[in-house]
Amino acid sequence: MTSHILLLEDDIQLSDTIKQFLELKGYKVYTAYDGLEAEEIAYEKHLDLMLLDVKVPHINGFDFLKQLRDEGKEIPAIFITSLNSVEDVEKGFALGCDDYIRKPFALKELLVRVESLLKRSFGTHEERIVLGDGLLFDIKELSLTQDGKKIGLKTKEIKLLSLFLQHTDTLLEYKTIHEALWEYDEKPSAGALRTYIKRLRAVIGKEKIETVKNIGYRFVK
Amino acid sequence: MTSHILLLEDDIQLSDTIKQFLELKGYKVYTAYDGLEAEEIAYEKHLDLMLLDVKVPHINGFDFLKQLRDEGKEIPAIFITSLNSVEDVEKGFALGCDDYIRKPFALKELLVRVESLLKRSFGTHEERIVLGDGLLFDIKELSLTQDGKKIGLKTKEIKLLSLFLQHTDTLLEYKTIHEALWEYDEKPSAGALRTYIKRLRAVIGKEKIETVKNIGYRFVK
DNA sequence: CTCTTATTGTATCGAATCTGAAAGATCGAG
DNA sequence: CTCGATCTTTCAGATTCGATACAATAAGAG
Repeated sequence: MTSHILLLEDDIQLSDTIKQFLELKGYKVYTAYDGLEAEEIAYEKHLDLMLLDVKVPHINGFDFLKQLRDEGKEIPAIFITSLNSVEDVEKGFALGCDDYIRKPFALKELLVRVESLLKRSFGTHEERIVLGDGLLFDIKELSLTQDGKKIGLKTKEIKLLSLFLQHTDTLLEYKTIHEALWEYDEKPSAGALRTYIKRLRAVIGKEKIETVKNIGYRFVK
Repeated sequence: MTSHILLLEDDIQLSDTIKQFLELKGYKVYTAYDGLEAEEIAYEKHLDLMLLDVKVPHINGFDFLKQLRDEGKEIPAIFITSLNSVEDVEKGFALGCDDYIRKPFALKELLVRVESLLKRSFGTHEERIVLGDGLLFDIKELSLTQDGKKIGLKTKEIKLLSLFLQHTDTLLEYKTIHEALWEYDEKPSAGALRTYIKRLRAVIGKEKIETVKNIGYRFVK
C-alpha cells in the first residue's frame, strides 16, 4: 500500500529533489509551492503524511497545519525549517506536528523520519474508535469488539474498515479503495469490493456506509 | 508526577531539540554534554530515565551506564547511537540498557520509547508470572515450573514465551516475533515459528495463544 | 408513470492460501 | 557416532478470497 505524501516547499529545486527521492522509495508525492495549493491537495487527496516548509507564500506552514488540525485532521506532519529559534520549534509542536527537520538535511535523514512516522502514524497507543452500538475498533490490535465480545474480521475487511475510519465522512472513490486493499499487480473485479462492503455493513450496520453511485462509498459516523 | 530524565548528548543542537521536545511533553530534562557532567547529575538528582549517547567526551555512554549498574542503580536507560553494528547494540543490552534508538530518529519515535519505558518501570517488578494451571514462569531464571516441578523449555521456546508475557493481549506480528527470536541475518522459514507455537501451546495450553490469520499471534491471559 | 438500462447488492461456491500437525533433515557439540 | 535442538518439508483441513450469477435498485428516456 503506497503512502501518499504532501510536500509543501516553495524552493522548486529542493522540492524536486525531495519528490524524486521519495518517489524512488516508492511513495506517492504531491507537491505544493504555496499554502493555497497545499490546501487544495489536502481537500482532494487522501494523505498519509505531510512535509511542510514554514515560510511559503500565501498561507505559511504553521497556519496551514493549524487549519487542518482545527478541522480534526490528524495526518502526521513534519516541519522543514531553516529557522533556528526555539519559539518556532515549540510553536510547531504545539500545533501538533510530529517532528521537524532543519535545512539543510541529508535525504536519508528525511527518509528515516518519514518511515518512522508512517510506521507509527496509525496510533501508537491504545487507539480505540467507538462505532456506536457497543462496537469498538482497536487499531493496534486490529480487532473489533462488541460489548467486550470479539468479532472476527478477515484481513481484507479490517483493511477496509481501517480505511473508512481514517477518512470518516469522506467520499472514497473506487480507485482509492482498491489501492488501499490490493497491491499494484492485483486486479480483482469490481465485484470483489462489493462483496466486502456487504460484509462490513453486515457487521457495523448498513447505515454506516453510504453508496455514492458511480463514484464510491462514504463512511458516516 | 513529573518524570525526570537525564539526557547525555554532546551534539548541542540535537540535545536542545530533544530537551525542548521532552519538556513540551511535560518532562523535566537534565542535560549533560559529557560523561563527567552526567555523573554529577546522576549523583545529585533523582532520575527516572536516562537517554545516553555512546560517543561523548570523558566517559562514554557505555562506561557511564556500567558504572551506575555496578553501583546497583536500576534506572532505565535508552542508548542513542549512530553506530550500526550488532555488537554495540548487544553490548548495550548486556550492560542493562532497556532500549536503544538509532540516529537519526523521529522525535515521536523517541517519545514512544520514553513513555513505554517509564510506564514499564512503574509497573510491577514481579519476578514470577502466574500462568494458571499451576504454571509459573520465573522471569529472572527464565524457567517454567508446574506445581514446583521444572518443565524443560528450549531457548527458542523460552524467548517466545518471554516475548508473549511481555506483551499479553497484544497482537504480535510475524515480523515482530521473528525479530525477537532470530538475529538480523537469520532467515528461517515461516514454518519454524509455527513449530514453536505448536510446542508452546502443548505446554501452556492451546487457548492461551490465539491465531490472527495472515498477521500474527496473540497471547491471552 | 412505465420501461429500459446501468449500477449496486446478495448469495454461492471453487480456487487459492494459510495454519497446524507430524515427521524427518540438518547441524554442531561432545 | 549419537544426541538434542533447530529448522524444513509435507500434507490435510480450515479459512479466505474473489468470480460469477442473479436480484434489487436507481436513474433516465419516452
